[in-house]
Amino acid sequence: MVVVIVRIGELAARTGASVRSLRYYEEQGLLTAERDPAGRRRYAESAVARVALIRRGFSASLSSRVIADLLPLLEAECLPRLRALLDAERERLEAQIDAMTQARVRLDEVIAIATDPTWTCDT
Amino acid sequence: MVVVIVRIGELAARTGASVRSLRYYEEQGLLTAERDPAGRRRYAESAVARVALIRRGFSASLSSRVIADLLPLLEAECLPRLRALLDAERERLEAQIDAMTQARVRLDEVIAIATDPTWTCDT
DNA sequence: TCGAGACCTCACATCAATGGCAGCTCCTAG
DNA sequence: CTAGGAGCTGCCATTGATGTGAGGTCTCGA
Repeated sequence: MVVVIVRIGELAARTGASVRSLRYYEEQGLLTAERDPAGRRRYAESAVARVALIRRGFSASLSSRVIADLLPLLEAECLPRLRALLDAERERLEAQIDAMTQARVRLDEVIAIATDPTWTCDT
Repeated sequence: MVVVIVRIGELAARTGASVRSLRYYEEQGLLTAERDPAGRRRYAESAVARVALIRRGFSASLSSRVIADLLPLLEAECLPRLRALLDAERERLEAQIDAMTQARVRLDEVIAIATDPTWTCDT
């Protein structure tokens, strides 16, 4: 039996996540909680580390869906699939960065057009 | 009086924008159309270039709001404010690219954690 | 015993461009 | 004359993490 101590407000305070977010993480299957007789969530101490991991995932631009896929692999220490998943995400992120870099190029083109002294509205 | 010829379907075909998008551009104040007696949009030839410009803006990650601010300045050839606006947008884009690049760094950290052979679930 | 505060669920709002559908009018070719 | 196609408006959906608020329950301290 896991030692169940932490209530949601305290978990929020200790992790920096909002209470709303913690409930959302649970809804998305990222975080589980037991309930006390009044129906309130009680978290194990380990939830603090888990939330930290979840937030680290979010700050790495992972979606809740991907994090949900990730966590079981992490717990099973299934390195090959973990690598595959993370590499795919890294590729997605790279593609997004490339897209934005391309957008920047196009923005520079717009700047060039707009600030070209020979430009007229009909161009 | 501007020569009014083009109908929305033709404008869509000639610009690559969907009919839906053209109506949206109008709704956002990016594009104007006269109406024939039956209420259908009739565009001037110059609309083709304008839509191209609008789409160029979108592909440069500008929002419809920014493009709406941009176009009058472009027509007024008000270079200083144009520059200010575009520079601000470029800065915003840079910030986003930086954020995503930072996310990539954090993703690499997650990869490092996840694939560290000494890692355990409690970490 | 009462009030405050922490918690619960449910549900809607956000941002933005676009897709898609329903129900309608209108024009034109056969 | 009629069918079909093009246009019209208006509305809902999408994506996703989070904010926010209503309305209710529970618990503890004064």
